[in-house]
Amino acid sequence: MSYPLSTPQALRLWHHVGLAQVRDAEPDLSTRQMTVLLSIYLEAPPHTVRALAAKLKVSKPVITRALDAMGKLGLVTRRRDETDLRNVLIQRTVQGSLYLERLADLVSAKSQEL
Amino acid sequence: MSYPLSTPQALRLWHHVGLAQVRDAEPDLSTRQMTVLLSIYLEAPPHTVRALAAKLKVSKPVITRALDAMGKLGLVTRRRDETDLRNVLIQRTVQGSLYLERLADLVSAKSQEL
DNA sequence: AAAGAATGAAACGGTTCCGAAACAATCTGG
DNA sequence: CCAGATTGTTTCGGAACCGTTTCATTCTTT
Repeated sequence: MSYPLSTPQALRLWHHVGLAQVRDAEPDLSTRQMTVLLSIYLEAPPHTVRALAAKLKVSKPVITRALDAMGKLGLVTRRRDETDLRNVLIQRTVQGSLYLERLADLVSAKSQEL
Repeated sequence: MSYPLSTPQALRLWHHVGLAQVRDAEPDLSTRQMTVLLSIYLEAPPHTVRALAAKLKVSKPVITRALDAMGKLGLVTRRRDETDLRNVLIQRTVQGSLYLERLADLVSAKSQEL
């Protein structure tokens, strides 16, 4: 359970997390990439390019390129859908899970220091 | 007052805020730019390029370019330091305040829906 | 079987960002 | 006053991202 954050607290939280990411020169994902990654890990599979594009209200190439970039970082993988070979199913990886776990720990920890 | 966020809550919060930003095609600031902006608005002036670069552990050109981009959006302005003309003092703007206020409201609102 | 729809990827040109180095302007200490 | 230090900016080549259009593959419908 958690009470809502006040607006100053919200900004401080964003600031602290941003500072940690910038200073550590993390493999910095753009807002779009991060949102794609979180969609994949937080919502129930299967995940396709088309469905993600619709959910984020962006074009399909945006998703394809985000998957390219994150695939190169080992955060997601792609596999063809056996039942419909047009589809590509996006899958999670151990590395992606660890990446988001670290982000979550960072946010959670900073939220305590407010 | 607020209790700390659990790690799943933290990820959901990040996800919701990211989704809102991506879908509305906001003038999307990079993580670095956002962190610079928050530093300017959350910490006590005066703010200089050098001090910001040191705080974020990035090079000075990174700060200069972030200020260029955000200046173009009207989120910050620059003024020369009268007492030492080498320095540039970064100043807040009404528009920048409103921008961060909207972000804070978004985060705060989403934090309630967990 | 053939035409059309659907899916994801690739191509293209333009913009933005990056790190490193070089630069102009200003201050400081001898 | 002048050599050196300091501050912020600019430049350079390279990389990443964007929006749009086009393409290859696969499915569906007739």
